Amino acid sequence: MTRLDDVAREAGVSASTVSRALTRPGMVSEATRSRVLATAERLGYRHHPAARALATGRAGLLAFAVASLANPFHAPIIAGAQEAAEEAGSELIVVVTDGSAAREEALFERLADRVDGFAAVGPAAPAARLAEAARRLPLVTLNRRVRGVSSVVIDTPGGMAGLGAHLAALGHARVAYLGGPEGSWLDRRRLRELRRAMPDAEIAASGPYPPEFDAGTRAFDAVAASGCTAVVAYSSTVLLGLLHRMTMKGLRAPGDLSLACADDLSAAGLAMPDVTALRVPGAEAGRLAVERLLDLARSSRPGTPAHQTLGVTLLPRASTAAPGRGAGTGRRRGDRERARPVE
Amino acid sequence: MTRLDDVAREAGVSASTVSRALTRPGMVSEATRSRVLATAERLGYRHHPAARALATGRAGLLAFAVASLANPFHAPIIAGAQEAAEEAGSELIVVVTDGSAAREEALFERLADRVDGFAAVGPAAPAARLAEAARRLPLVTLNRRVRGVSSVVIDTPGGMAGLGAHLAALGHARVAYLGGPEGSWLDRRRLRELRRAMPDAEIAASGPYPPEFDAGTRAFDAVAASGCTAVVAYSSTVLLGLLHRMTMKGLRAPGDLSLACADDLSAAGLAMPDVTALRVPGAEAGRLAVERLLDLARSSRPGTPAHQTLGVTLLPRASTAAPGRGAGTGRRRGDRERARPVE
DNA sequence: TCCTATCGTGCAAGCGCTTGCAGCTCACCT
DNA sequence: AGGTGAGCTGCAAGCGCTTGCACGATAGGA
Repeated sequence: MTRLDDVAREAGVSASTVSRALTRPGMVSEATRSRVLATAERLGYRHHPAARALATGRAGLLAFAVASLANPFHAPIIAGAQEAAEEAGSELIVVVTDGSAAREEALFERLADRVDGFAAVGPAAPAARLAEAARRLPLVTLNRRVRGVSSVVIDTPGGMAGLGAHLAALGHARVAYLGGPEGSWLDRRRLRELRRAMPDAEIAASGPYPPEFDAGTRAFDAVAASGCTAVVAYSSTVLLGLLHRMTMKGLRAPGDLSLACADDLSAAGLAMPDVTALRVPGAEAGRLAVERLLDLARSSRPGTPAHQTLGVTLLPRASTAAPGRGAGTGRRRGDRERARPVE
Repeated sequence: MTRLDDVAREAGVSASTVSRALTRPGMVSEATRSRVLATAERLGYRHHPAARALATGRAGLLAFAVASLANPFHAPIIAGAQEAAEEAGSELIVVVTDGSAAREEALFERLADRVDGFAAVGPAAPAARLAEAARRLPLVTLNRRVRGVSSVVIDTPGGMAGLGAHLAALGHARVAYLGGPEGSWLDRRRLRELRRAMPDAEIAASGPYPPEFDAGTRAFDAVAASGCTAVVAYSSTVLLGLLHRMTMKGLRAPGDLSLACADDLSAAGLAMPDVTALRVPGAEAGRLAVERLLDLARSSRPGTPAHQTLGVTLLPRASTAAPGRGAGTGRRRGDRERARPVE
């Protein structure tokens, strides 16, 4: 492996100059800089991360915690985070918490003095612990806001306003909400906002449902018994399961039941049936989280935590329509696009 | 942060002794060792990874490449890998290749002198490049075997023997195979083995299908047109989509079509309908890959590459039965469990 | 023309840990 | 009793990079 010295010797300068040419462009003359860069390039020089980490105190690593990798919702978030990290010359260590606060804290503990920052999607730990952790290490929470901790939140609760209005306008008065993991900061807010958006409707919340297909099939019975005319699910995977069970029973969307969900995975390359959903900027959220983390790491001074909120947009599709009254009667009122049964 | 010196001073020994007490238990006397350990514990000493990496030349990091995080098939594999890495005191850097050989090589290049080893699930790069990479850095391929590179393979092709026999015994003579990504080492072999296991049946292969729900819905038409009585999909996500579309059309499994897939995700905590599948030991594969990687890293000598194959077992479930002749006729021959239509 | 900023570069001291080597202390053997 | 080896421990030299400081050169002002 070529080292700094090799480049220095070859370019006829000292190692310090090479180091500066590579990282502090303004500190060396243009002439030497270009010569050094060319030499480095020619010799295929790559800095030794450990040596740099030892000298600077920065590891060039970031930790990124998610509850599960089996949930495709996280895929674009991680992809965005990874891209941002790569651009900044850092690597991402993705860790899985299984949604357990204990495991989350254990992982933080384990990684705290090995990485330059820690990001967590929907962390389960109590707010006080998170705030404490943030004092020790750059910390960013995604989809959860905690006093004293920088955060990036995809505003699906805010999206409930539009979605609720949409359903209300269609005439739905009884809506089922299929909720996410217990104690989810975001999920509580989604439900609250949905209720606020549909003050005249009855919202029957059930859950918690894990973000799995089968949870949706199980949810069907509760939904069917509730007499609701529309369903809002926090996860499209759950909704897919529900849709499947419905279809099994000979019911269709939107004829028999209107369907909507709070995350649109088609943006993640995961096409799914034509379901009304919220467009969630997952990749952007991941990217912003990493950028914030790097900001925090750069200015070792804690500073005031920044909270960012990413808006979502409603994607009205074929799975929602005015409440119907029986199987297979999806077609009504001439709106062909909207009334086409969902597959 | 407490350093080695702090512990040394506190314990009344030199830093070298502390270092040895911590990593080379046999080299210090029992008395000093326990004293040092207790002191380290009391002061909350944790070694500085960068310093250790610089001194030893080992980074304590492993790279793990997968094509996509949106594919839940990878979740247990990564989980197993992570667990093994954690036990060994290493961290895992999970990277996403999007199935592109170019990105794969770029990532390898980028990480090669930053990690102690590189594992790749179903790598897309040509065999020669992989062999070359293996000469440079400990490398393990999963679900692909390459001459000169250690590998761990989940033997789904082998599982096709049992699955084929199962279908043949039920009387299926026309079977559709829904194949995976183009150029997949494993997928080619699965198809070959399925054909070998059902020499008297006609196997209609189609694809490539990405591992997504919607790919399954698209696949339905091809399957329906083919006149097959059974479907074998490489991915359960694809099969889920197919099942959904079938149901939409009023068809049921196994009455109208028997269904089976090559990966069983219920082991990954992802319950899905009662589909005949192969139990795939994903977590074990991930774990073994990491252990092999660490072996290779320890014995800097390349040694002979080791190839491990993990067997799969057939999980016959309700989605396969003797070929039927019409919708809703799933119930036959008194086998209630087997004949229950799949939901 | 001499003095003083300014700019560019090199020197050398680390960053915290590991490890070859040397030295010391005993126990054991002859 | 002296010699010898084994068993522990400490010394010090790095691992490859960054960076404060000093120094020399150059340009500008007086």
